[in-house]
Amino acid sequence: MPEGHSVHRIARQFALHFVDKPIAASSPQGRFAAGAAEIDGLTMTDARAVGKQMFLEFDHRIWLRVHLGMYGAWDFAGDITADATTASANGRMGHTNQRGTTGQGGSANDNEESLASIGAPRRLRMAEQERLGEAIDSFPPEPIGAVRVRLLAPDAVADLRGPTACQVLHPEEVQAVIAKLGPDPLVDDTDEGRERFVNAAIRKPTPIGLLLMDQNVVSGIGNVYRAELLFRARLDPHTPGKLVPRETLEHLWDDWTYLLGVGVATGQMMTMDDLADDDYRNALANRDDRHWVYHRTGEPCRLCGTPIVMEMAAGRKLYYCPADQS
DNA sequence: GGGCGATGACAAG
DNA sequence: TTGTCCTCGCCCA
Repeated sequence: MPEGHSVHRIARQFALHFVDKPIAASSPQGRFAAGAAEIDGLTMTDARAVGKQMFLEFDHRIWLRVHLGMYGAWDFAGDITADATTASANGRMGHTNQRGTTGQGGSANDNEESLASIGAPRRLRMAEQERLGEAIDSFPPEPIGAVRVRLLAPDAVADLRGPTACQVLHPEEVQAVIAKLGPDPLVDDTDEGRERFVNAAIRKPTPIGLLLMDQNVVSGIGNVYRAELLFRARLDPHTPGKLVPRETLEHLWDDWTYLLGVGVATGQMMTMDDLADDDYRNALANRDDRHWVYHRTGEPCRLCGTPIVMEMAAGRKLYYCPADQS
C-alpha cells in the first residue's frame, strides 16, 4: 500500500538506527530462511529508497531488496524514531523527533500516534500509515504474525511482513533494477529527472492516468497521488501522454516533487495544501477528508460541486472531477 | 466471526 | 483484462 513517501521514511528509519550496526537476520516465518542466512551477522552499510523499492546494503557487497506491495509492512521496536507530525502554522514540513527526546510533539489535535515520541522502547508499524504501538517489556520482542525476515540490531529490531518482494541481490543486480525504474525526485537530480519523465511520457498514446502509475515512467506514485496530482493539474486522466503539453508534464513532475517532499516530512499524504491553515490542519487530522478526489466517489467536487467520478483503469480505481478535469 | 477491499506488480491468455 | 501473490483492518452480522 505505501506510496513513495512511506518507503523513503522507512529507509530513513534504517539509516538512523541500523546502518553501521551488526545485524542478526532470521526468518521466523521460514519462507526467507536461505536469504536471511546470507546476510546474518553482517553489518548494514547503507539504506536507500528508490520509488516504492527499498535497498539495504550489508558489508558493502550484498543487498536486500524489499518491495512492500499492497499490504507489506515493517514493524520496528526498541531504539527507533517516531516522527512527529505537526501542522502548525510554521511547521507544515513537520520535524523529526530523535529517539529519547522528551517529545512534546505538537498541538493537541494532531495525530497523537504520530506525535508521541519514543521514550521507553515501543513498537512502531511503518506501512502506508505509521502507528505507534505498545511498549515492549523485553528486547527483542516476540515476532507478531507471519514475519518474513527479522533484522535485529543491538538495540533495535525490524520485522517485515507481507512483502511483494524480498530478495538478496548482488550490486549489479541492484543496478539493473534501479536502471529500469523511472526517476524519483528524491534520488534523481531535478532537471535531469524531469527531463527523463517528460521524455518517457510525451510520445505515448497511453493515458496520462496510467503513465503516472507506471514505475518505469516515474517512481513512487501510487493510486492516491495519481488521482490527486491529476486534479491539482486540472488534467483529464484519459488524455494521451502525447497530447499533454510539455509544460504540463513538467508541472506534474514539479508537483510530484513537492508532494513527495511534504509526504516524507510529515508521513501524511497531504495533497490539499493550498487551503487556509485551519482547514489544512483539520484536513490533516481527518483522514477521510483530506483529498481533492481520492476515495470521494459521488461526493461534490470541492471546487465546483460536480460529483466525483470513479472508474476502473487497469484494475485500479481512478477518481476525478469530470468538470474541472476536462 | 466471516467477507471484502486496499495507497502493487506481475504473469498469463 | 484476469488471476495470483499475501496480510490486515474494517464492516457487517
